[in-house]
Amino acid sequence: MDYNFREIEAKWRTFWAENKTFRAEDHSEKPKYYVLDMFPYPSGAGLHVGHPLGYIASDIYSRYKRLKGFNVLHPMGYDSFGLPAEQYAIQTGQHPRITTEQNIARYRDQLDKIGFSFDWEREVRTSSPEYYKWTQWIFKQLYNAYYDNQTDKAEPIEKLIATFENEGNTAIDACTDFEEVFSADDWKGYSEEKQNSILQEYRLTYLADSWVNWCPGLGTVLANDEVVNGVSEREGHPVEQKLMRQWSMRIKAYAERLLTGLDKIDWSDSIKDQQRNWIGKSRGASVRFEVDGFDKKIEVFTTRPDTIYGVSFMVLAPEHPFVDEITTDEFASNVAEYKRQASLKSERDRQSDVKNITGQNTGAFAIHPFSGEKVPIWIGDYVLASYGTGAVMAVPCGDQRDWDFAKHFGIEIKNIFKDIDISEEAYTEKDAVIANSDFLNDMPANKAIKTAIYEIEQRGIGKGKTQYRLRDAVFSRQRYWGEPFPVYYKGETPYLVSDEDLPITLPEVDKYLPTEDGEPPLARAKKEDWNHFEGDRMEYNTMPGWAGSSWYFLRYMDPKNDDEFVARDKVDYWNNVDLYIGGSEHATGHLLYARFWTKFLYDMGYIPFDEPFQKMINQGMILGNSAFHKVVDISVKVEYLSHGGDDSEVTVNVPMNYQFLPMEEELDSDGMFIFDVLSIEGDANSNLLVKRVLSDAKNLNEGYELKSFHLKELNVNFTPTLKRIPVNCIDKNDDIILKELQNNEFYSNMIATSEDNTKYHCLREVEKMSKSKLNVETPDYIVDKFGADTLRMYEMFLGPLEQSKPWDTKGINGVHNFLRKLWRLFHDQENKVVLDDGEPTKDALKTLHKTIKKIEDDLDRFSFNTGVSNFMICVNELSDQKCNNKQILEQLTILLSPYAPHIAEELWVVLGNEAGTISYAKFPEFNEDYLVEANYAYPVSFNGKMRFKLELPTALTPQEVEQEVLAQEQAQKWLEGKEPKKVIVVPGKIVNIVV
RNA sequence: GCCUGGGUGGCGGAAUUGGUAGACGCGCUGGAUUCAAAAUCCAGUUUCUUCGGAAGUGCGGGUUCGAUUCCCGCCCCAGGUACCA
Repeated sequence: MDYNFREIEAKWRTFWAENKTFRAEDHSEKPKYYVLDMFPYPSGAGLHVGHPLGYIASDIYSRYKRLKGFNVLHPMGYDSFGLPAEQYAIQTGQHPRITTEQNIARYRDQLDKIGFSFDWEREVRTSSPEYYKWTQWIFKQLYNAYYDNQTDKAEPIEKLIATFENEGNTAIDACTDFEEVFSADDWKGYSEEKQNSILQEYRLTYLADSWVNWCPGLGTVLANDEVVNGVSEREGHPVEQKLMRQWSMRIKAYAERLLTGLDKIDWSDSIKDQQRNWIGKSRGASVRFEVDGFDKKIEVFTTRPDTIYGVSFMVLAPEHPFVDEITTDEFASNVAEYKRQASLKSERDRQSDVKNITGQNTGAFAIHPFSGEKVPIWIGDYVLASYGTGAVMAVPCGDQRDWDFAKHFGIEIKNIFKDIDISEEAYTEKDAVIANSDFLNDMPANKAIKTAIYEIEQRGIGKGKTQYRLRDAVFSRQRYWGEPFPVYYKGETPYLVSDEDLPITLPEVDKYLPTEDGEPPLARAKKEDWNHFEGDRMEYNTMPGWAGSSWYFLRYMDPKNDDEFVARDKVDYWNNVDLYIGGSEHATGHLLYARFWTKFLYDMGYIPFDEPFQKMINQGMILGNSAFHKVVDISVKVEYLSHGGDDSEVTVNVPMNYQFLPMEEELDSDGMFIFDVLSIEGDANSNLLVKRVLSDAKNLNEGYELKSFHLKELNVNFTPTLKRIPVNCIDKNDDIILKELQNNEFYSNMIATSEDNTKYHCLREVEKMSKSKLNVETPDYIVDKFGADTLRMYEMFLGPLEQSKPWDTKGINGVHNFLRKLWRLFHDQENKVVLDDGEPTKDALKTLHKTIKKIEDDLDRFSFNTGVSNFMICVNELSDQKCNNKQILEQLTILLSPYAPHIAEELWVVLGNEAGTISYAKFPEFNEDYLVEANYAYPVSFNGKMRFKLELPTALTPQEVEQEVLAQEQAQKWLEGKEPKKVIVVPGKIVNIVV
C-alpha cells in the first residue's frame, strides 16, 4: 500500500495527545481567537456522520488561525445533563451518571478518531459538581439582583431593599408585574415573609405560581421553546397548561437589549429574525374602557390606536377575570357553557382550529372612551389570556379576525378609512387616511397613531406602550438528572445556601420517579442523603437543560478554577467567542438564554462583554438516504401433529407471521402481490413459505418428530407496504444484500422470494438522519475504510457548510484518490521519497500561488467545499507538471494541513521538518507577481455570445485590443460584412462586439 | 398568511464586484494496461442539431453592449413562525 492512512493517522493522533500540541495558553503575545462548537449531548446512539460536520469546519478554521499566528482557544465538552439518561435510569435503575460517563467515553473515542485539534485539558461537563457548583452560583447572583429600568441594567437586590426602606416602591422603576404601592413605613412594617414575597416580584430569578407547560408523559414542565405544536419537542408527548409554583427567569427584563444587541453581532438573518419574532416587540397603546354599570375598567393593548373610532365591540378571553361578574343574567348560562367548551379544548386544538369562528355575547357593554357610545362585550377564544391584557378592542374594518367575528355574529362594521372599500374584507395596511373619527379625521395613519396616543394620555385613559411577546422562562424541572438548586425552605419561604456550602450535589435516590405524592424525584432523598441540608427541606426541583449551556463558553477559559466561575484576567484576555458553529435549531432556546446570562454577568461586572458569540455559522443538516422495499405481510396458522419419545401424540396449533420480500415481477401492474408465487400447492421443497414454516415448526418442537402438517389458515395482505431497510444492508446499486439483511434480528421473519441480490432494488428517499429511520451512517466506518483525512475533506466537499445535504458515500473515492495523488507527488512507484531540491518552475509557482490565494479566500468566507476543489485542481496541475519540487510541496503541505492534518504531518516530516511543528508553521504568503502573465486569452463575444478566444498581450490598450480583434479573420466572419455598432473592451476580461 | 433561505447537467455542486455558464468530484461511455478482475492511465460526457449552428441557470417580463447575478410579477421546495390584538 502506498498511502497507508491507518498507520499515519494512528501515529499522529498519539503524537498530538502525548505532546499536548493543541494546548492553548491563557496569556500570549499573539492575538487571541476563540473558536467554539456547540457542545453535544452525549446520547447513547453515538455520533453519526452529521455530528462532526460543524466540528470539522471549526477545526479547519482553528488550525488555519494558528497558522496565521493566532493564539487559538478551541475546546470541547459535554452538555451532559438531560432526559434520555434519566429515562434509561427509570427503565433500568442504572444511575444516569454511569450511563452518561459511558456515552461520553464513546463520544470521545469517536471524536478522537477524526483528528480534532481540541485542547482536551479544558473539557467541561455540565453534570460534574465542579462545573455545576458555578451554575448554582450564577443562579444565586440572579436571585440577588433586580432589573433597574432607569440604569437599564441589573443591580444588586440590596440597592432595591435600601430604596424600599427609605422611599417605598414608588421611587423605583424596575422590571416587575407587581402593581401595589407601598411606602417606606409600610415596608418596614411587613413581616419577613411578606417582604420576601414582594422581593420575589423583582428578583431576576423568582419563585411564583405561574401557568406552565406541564407534560404528563414526561412528568415535568417544559419551557416555551421546548413545546412544539402542543407536544414536547423531543418526544412528542402532549403538553397542557397547569398552574404551578415554579422558579422562573425574568428574561423579559432584557427583551429590549436582546433585540438591540442583535445589530452588533454577525449572525445569519434567519436566526436574528427568529429571535426578533420570538421577542415579538410591538408598539402601541394601552387603553382602558369603562364597563357600563360597573366600577371596572377593561384594559386593552392595541398597535392601532388610530383606529379607535372603528371600535364596534370588545372581546375578552374566556379566562378573563371580569367575565363572570359583568355577564348579564340573560347570557349567564351561554357564557358558562362557552367557557366550559373553551377550557376543554387543548391548547393544540385552539391553535389548529383557526378557521372556525366562535364567541359569545356577555350582554354587558363598555363605554367608548372618546365617543361615549356603548359597545357590546363579547368573549371569544381567539383572544389569548396569556398575551397582552387578555382583552382586545375590536376594530372590524382594520383587523381581519375582528372583521370575520363581526360578520359571523352580525355586529356593526364601522368604516373609518377614507375611500376604502371594506365590504369584502378588512383593510389592514397602515397607509389609509382616517375618516369618521372626530379629531383624527383626514390624518394619515402614522400621524393619527401619534395623535391618538397623545390624546389618550391627555385624557388619562391609557398610555403609549411597548409590548413584548417574550415570556419569562420557567426554570424548574421535576426531574432527577439536572443541577440541584442552591435553595432550602423554611416553611414556604425559600433561602439561598451560602457560597461556601456549594455545590449542592445530587443526592442518591432509590428510584428516579416522582414520589407517590407527585413530588419530584429529589423528594425521595432523606436528610442525610444531601451533602448539605438546611431549613425544613431542600428544593426538590432541578434546573432545566439550558442552565449549564448558558455559560459553558466562559468556563473553558478557566475550567479548573475552584474559587471563581472564571478568573477575571482570563476572561479579559479571551473575551467573547469569535466564531461559534452549531445548528440553527437553538435559535430561540440556548442562543437566547446564553445571551441573557451573558448580559446579566456583564451588568454585574464579572465579564467585559455583553454578547457571547460575535460571529456564528449554522451548519446545515446532513440528511440520511433511507431505503425502502415493498413487503407483503402474511400470517399463517399451522396445525401439525408430532410425537415425542414416549410415543405420545401432540397436535400443535401455531400462529406465525412472516413478511415476504417480493421481486418486482411478483407484483402485478397495480402493485398487488400475485398469490401464485407462494401457493402452497406443489412441491413443498420448492415453496419458500412451506419450507420456512416447516423448519420453524421443527425448531419450535424440538425433541419431537414432525408427523403431519397442514396450513389451517393463511392470510395474505395483497397490497404490499413499504418497509424501511437498514442502509448497511444495501449495496452501491441500491440493491439489498440479502445476507446482511437476514443477519439482522429485526428481519428474521422475512422471506426473500429469490436468492439473487440484484432482484431487490430499493427506493431511496432523503430524510433526517436518525436511528429510528435506519439510515444512520457512522463516521467510524468511513474512518476505518478511508481514513480521517478523507472523512474530513469529504464532509467539507459535500456542499456549502450552511446548506442541508444528503449523505452519499458514492463520491468519497474521489476525495480519497486526491490524497493518494498528493502522496504520489512525493513518492515514486516504489513508495520511495523523491524530491527535487532545486528552484521551482514558473508553472509550479503559478499553480502554488493561485492556490494560496484561493484557499485563503475560501477560508475567510467559510467556503470549505470550494477549498477542497481548489486543492484538487492544484494537485492535478502539479501532477501534470510532474512537479516534485521541495519548496512548492512544503508550502502546499502547510496549506493543506488544516483540512487533512494527519497526512500533512507525515509529509511535513518527509520534507525534513521537525515532527509536530506544522501546526504552528507560517501560512504561505501569496505573491501576486507569480500570477502576472504576458498574454491573456480574450474571450471575444458578439452580442453577448462568446465566439472565439484571442490571445493578446496584457499590456495592450483597449484601442489596440479592439484593432487586433477586428483584424481577425474570425471576427470578420461573425460580422458578416457589417460594421460593428459598438465594441466594448474590458481590459483583462472580455471583448464584446455589438453588431 | 408572514419571515428567512433556496431552485443551475444523470447526481453533489462552482461561477467572490453584472463579463467565457456547468469549475471540482461522482456517475456514465469508449480506449489503454491485464490471462482476468481490481486499481491505474487516456479521451469524451448540458440538450437538440441538417454538424453550419441553435437553445439553455424554475416560469413570464424588464434594465444592460452583456444577466445564474440587478428590478417587477408569478410558480415550486426547505426551515422558522402564527388567532400576538
